[in-house]
Amino acid sequence: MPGSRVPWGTVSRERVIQVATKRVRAGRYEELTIRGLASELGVSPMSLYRHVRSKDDLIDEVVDRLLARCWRPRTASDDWLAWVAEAADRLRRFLVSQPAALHVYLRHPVVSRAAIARMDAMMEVLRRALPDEDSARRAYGAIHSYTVGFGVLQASRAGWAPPETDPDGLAQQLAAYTTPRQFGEGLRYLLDGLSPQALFKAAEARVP
Amino acid sequence: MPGSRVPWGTVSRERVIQVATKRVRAGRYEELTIRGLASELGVSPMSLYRHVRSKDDLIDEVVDRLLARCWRPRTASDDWLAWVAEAADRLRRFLVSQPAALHVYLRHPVVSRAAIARMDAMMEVLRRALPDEDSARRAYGAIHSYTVGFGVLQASRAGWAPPETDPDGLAQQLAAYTTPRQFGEGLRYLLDGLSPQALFKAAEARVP
DNA sequence: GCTCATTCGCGTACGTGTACGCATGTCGTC
DNA sequence: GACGACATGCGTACACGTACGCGAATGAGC
Repeated sequence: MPGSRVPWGTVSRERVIQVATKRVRAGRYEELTIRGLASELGVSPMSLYRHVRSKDDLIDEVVDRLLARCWRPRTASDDWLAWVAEAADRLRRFLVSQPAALHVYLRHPVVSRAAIARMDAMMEVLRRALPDEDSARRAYGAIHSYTVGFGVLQASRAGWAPPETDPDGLAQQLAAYTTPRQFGEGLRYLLDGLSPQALFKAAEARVP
Repeated sequence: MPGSRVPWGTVSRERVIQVATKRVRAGRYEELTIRGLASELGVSPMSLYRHVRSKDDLIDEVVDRLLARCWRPRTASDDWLAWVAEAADRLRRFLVSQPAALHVYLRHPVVSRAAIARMDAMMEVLRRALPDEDSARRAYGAIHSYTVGFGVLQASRAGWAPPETDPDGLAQQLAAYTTPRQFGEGLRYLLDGLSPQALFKAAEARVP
């Protein structure tokens, strides 16, 4: 019976992404495997490749869907400092809680739908707060770098056991600067650095 | 002839690290392979594991050696702002130019000899500039996060071809905030945010 | 020199992502 | 229907990192 082939159309890009997303949301990213997905879908491993360019391509898609659900701040956007702080913190939490997201952000610039929507929204806010387009872009770049950088460091520290010998409690020392509180304080330094320009814009608005 | 075994002591941790380091310095990190190293050393792949815990362990060691050669600023450390800026930029360049380094910094906190030496040196400078130990640690954390984050983004953008369709020249937009110039400007925002505390310390020094 | 514990090189084997190509299913055109 | 173009499922095969355990070389204590 060589004809033990599954009916036509059993698998589709959408099905693959759904199953993968379910696993990642359940925190099973580390054990996400092409062979595993295939067996859950009841097809042969190589069949997935008709619908997904590669495992990384698949993960990109999964992460886009997860990001779409969680990036948007609840804070009103007329308080730009608060809005930006919340948006940054949401991305940080996302990176720390989802290893898959980390993987994606580290492999290439993220230009998925949700990531672009998020960038557009933040640029919008920054444009209203800062004197010109160029300042807004610089600010965005700085904030984004800091956020991703912090997320990476915090995530790499989580689930990491310090080497057997820990002279000077070095692990504690490192731990001390990758707490969420630390994130907020560092971000404040950044935003403080940006604020003078925002004040300038506010002043300019009064004297047109 | 089952006795086609290589003489005793042909391979050592040092040899393995040397060969691997040579390859990485030659920009051949992507094709760095246990089997490849073994064949260059003339031994069987599994022999390496007597001297190296894992491939990642090996890469940690290689990256430590490369970092040791390049982290130290040339600027005199009595101009703390300039010293810190150069130190940060050196780490950024290292991360961008050496994918292996990126790999290590993303996998776990880096506590190798060179990394600790670098941290100690920077903490020294920050302690002299800022009012107390706590401020220094916060500053270090913020600077480090920003630097690693920027390095990650810049590296991921390098060697990346934007998707076939590039609406609104989005690639350019992204490119605009991952230039070395941008790094410096963002860092300045951060240091500006820190400076008030430094000024406070300077004032305090005059009125003991 | 003998014995025994330790170190070292290696053969085998497993699970991973995925390139390649065959065979089968589906659909558009006559 | 018949036939050709294409889409899809899958079997085979490769290179990768590395767990496990065997046998040989080395060194320590007598």
